[in-house]
Amino acid sequence: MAAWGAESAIKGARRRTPGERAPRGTISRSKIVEAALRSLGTIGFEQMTIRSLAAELDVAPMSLYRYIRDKDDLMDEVVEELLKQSQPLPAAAGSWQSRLTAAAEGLRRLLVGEPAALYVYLRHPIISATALRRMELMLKILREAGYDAASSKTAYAAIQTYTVGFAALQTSRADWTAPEGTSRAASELVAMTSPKQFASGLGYLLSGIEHEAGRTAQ
Amino acid sequence: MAAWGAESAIKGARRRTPGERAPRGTISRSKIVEAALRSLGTIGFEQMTIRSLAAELDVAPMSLYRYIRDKDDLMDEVVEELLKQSQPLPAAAGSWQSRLTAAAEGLRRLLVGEPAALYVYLRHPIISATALRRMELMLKILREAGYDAASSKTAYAAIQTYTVGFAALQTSRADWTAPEGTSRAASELVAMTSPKQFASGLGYLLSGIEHEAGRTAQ
DNA sequence: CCGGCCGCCTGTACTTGTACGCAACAGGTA
DNA sequence: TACCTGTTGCGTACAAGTACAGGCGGCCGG
Repeated sequence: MAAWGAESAIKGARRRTPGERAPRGTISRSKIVEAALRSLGTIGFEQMTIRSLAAELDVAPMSLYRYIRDKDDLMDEVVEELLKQSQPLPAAAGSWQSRLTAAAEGLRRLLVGEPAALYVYLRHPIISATALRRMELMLKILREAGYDAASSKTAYAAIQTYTVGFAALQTSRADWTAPEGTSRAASELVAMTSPKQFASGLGYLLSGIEHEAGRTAQ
Repeated sequence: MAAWGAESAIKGARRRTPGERAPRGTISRSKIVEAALRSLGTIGFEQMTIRSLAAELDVAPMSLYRYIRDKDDLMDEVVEELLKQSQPLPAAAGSWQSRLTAAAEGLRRLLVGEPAALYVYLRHPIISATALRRMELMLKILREAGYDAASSKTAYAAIQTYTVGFAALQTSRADWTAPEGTSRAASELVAMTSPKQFASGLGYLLSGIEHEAGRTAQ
């Protein structure tokens, strides 16, 4: 079964003989999303194609388009699912800095661990219920720390920007190796994508927010 | 002439009759790069394809591959050229914060103004001479501000991450419009990509660097 | 002047996303 | 039962990147 799935995913092999149609109801939007999530785990985002999904579902490639607008539309929903499955909102303990750090680190891990998520985050704003909830959580932390609404927004946006940016650069550097001619110093510097570096930059950001952002009466 | 180029670029029209070969030496790596730069100005990055470049140069698409490894290889060199042409290193005046801000803002403008540059920056580290020079400049500013080598590196990396991240998110949101169901507050917040927002976040970062980063004896 | 080698240009074809339009099938109606 | 229609699955085809193999032609040694 799993073997079948893997086999069919290898090269979009048609299990049904050409001309033979899949019965009605063979696929649905949710079945497609599930197949995509499964594929992310087996063959990965890069290898997952519309054709491989169709093969996995045992239908013709174009059949999927009855249920999804295009591949991006599908990925949106897939990533919303990943977001739901990831951290169920961290506990409300510790300083506001540590809570924001935990949230940002969680997002970074998701984006780096799943290229599909990064892909979607870089394509357009994520406004799914889960994403908005995460945003509200971070805004709440900021407001509880005493910042006014405008400053909280600005601070949140900065943290989000930094987090997504770091994930993007970390991912792009993950498999990259410097050409022979490159100086050690340059390639080291240019590839500073460790979690520690992430924490340092985020620390600067949070410190700046603490010193600069507007607080209400507090 | 320019009209010809534009015409041919429209839809990869072959000017030479099929079977007729372009004379040897018709193309070269630099001619391809020049054609690509021209195309960025006329039809833009999205519309620029290997086939449109080949048409513009009046050769078969595959002919380009004698001189470029693949399209990314070409884009690397094209973007290096854009980088050279952009800001000839800002003057060394003002506070270290304002100098770093100017440098970051310049990079943001380049990345947002030219999608090709963002594309390349998100693909792998940029280690061209020009890019390294810009990096050294920013490191020098930090060192002159009294930060030790390690802190300067970390601070530079954070600024660079924030800048590229902001450009990526700004670009992805530029043409995006919220679906009907979206709350005004959510879509506003999620789309905070103004230059002012960039400056605010960068301000936090610089402030945090000032307060947190290690200084030498100074 | 001739034959062979090699470098440069090109046709063909495969992969992937997806536009278009049609055909097969399930019900409902006559 | 025969037709009508909406739904749903699908064949075909095209654009873009690019692997591969081949052929045209210029140049060099003889």
